[in-house]
Amino acid sequence: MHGSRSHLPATGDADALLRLVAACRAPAHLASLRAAHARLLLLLHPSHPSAAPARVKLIQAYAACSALPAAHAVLDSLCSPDHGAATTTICFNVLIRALTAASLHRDALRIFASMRPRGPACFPDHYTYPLALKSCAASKDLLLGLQIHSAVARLGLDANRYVAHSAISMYARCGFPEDAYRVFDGMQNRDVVSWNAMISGFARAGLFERAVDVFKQFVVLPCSIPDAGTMASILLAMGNAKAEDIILVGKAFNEMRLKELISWNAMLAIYANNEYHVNAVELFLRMEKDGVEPDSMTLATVLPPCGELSAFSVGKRIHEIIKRKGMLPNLLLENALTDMYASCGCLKDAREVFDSMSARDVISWTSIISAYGKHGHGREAVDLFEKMLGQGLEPDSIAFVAVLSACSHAGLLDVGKHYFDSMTCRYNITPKAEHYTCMVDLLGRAGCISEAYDFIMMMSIEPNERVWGALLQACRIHSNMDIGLVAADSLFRLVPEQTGYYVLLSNMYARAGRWADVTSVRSVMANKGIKKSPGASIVELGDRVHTFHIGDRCHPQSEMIYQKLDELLGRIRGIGYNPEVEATLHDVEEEDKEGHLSVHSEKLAIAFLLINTSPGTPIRVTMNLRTCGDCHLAAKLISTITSREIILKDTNRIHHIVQGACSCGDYW
DNA sequence: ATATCGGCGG
Repeated sequence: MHGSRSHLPATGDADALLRLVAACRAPAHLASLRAAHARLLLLLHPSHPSAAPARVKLIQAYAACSALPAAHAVLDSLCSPDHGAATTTICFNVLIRALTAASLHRDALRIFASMRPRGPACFPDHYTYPLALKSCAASKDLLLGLQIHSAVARLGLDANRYVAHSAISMYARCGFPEDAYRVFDGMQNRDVVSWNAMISGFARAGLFERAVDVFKQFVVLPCSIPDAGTMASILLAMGNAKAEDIILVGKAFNEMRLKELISWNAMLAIYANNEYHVNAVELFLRMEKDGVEPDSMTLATVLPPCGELSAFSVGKRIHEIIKRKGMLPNLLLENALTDMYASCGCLKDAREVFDSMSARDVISWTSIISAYGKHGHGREAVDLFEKMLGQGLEPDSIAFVAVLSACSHAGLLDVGKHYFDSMTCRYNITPKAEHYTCMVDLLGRAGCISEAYDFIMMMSIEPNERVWGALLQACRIHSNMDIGLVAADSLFRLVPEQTGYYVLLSNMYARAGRWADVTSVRSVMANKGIKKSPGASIVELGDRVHTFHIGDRCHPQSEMIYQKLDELLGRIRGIGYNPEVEATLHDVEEEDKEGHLSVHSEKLAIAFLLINTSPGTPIRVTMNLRTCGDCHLAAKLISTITSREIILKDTNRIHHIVQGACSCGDYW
């Protein structure tokens, strides 16, 4: 496509000119389009049978070239009586469609309103109303939406399913889901789009359970065929879903004969948003096997689960796919890659992605800051935060969480205090529970327990369990019984069923040698029927994820793993390993403390990877609890005797261990 | 010659 007139077809060939018009899809084609337009005017008399379709094509083409005024001008030229009213309406529809597609909803509604004065012959029709209602929905204009919907009813067009579907969406998006449901309920025969509209309507109005109910009603219908729209609609309602619902949606997805990319992406997102990380990664592998071409949404969705699982090799392969497909630069993907690498403990790769970016937003900076923070490199995190400020970017609430937690991981007490003050005073950000948790953790672990307690007392919001949990943790480290008991009381009041805190408390007693109290906490747990959440470690080997539990003997290689572990523990005893009996984070039986420590899931996972990977390969382990002191020490010594990097990610941070030294500097 | 529902980060 070129702008020069010499490339235009010879005069007289209207069809070729129309094909040329239809091929103009970008601003660069505008000159060609104008030239073709001029020729067509000369060639086609308004009464010519091709004149009307030509107008429609011209409006579409101008809109596609982002020349909306020109598109509008074509419409304005339609004043001659040679044009039928039908043509005029179609041209209006096409222009309005172009405006809604460009999210110019106010303009769309203005053009819509200007139809009537055109004369009694030019009515909006069943094509126009859905577009108008969509614009009402997008601009949350319930009043206009109601007017339009009642006009539609007066005209008897409300039986049209397109109209009904856009009305459902309009009412729901304007915050009136029950009115949306009335439209849905009154429909004579519903199709899949009707159901999708109602599902997403309830979801968008925040009525997640209603949305899931409608989904369930739909899939049990004898001849219902859910489609990509169904999957995309239900996704929003599955933020914090019940296991049975996730299984149900997964079943519907599996039964879909034709799986469009959006369906795959939605299913991935449902798994990812519900911490079904393994399912998400496995689904992605299935996509690869089935030859489904991923798009940037697919990859941006599956990268966080890769990070969560420390599935470095899959994550790295996704990075290769992104590069091969020429998807970069793309902020969403680059930010996701930074996070994924950081979460896998590959700070260097995370930094490389970050450095290679051609544009960075606050989220990019937050990602790299929290990457350094989680690895215990507080100074670097703080430097990056300052650099971000230097670039004129305004930190938001989450950016402050990143820098404050970096300070707390590294024990940068004064810097953390400074940022907390600057957040509230300079940036007028109201601290949330996360910020308070960082500060209590920072103060508490630095030994300022009573200051941390005072901090909680001065909070402007009700302290939640994480805030008290941070204080209890600090009290355990510094053996502060008095405040520790206050924290424990508050915790048991807030979340009596949360097991981790009982363990923390019993640990605190254990550290102080108060074994009677340890026993009484345990009996409270036993009386309440509380079961500790089992410690589990996961590792990636090839494309498979392996899970280990404490004392696990289910793994096919179990025999070898225990042999290896025995050998390792024997060797590190010789260089200073002495099981930390007091730090019995996950054990149950007191009499067998050392035995239990030696089979903590992270140790099994490390032994498993040592057996199955070649010398020099880094060992990556992700666990669902905080790593205990004993395992931390063992991992450091094992890294020494085997000359392996060990990257241990727990729920709180990342321990990057090289030759016996951990990035956390043993402050954790 | 034209339309309805639908995915979103740190």
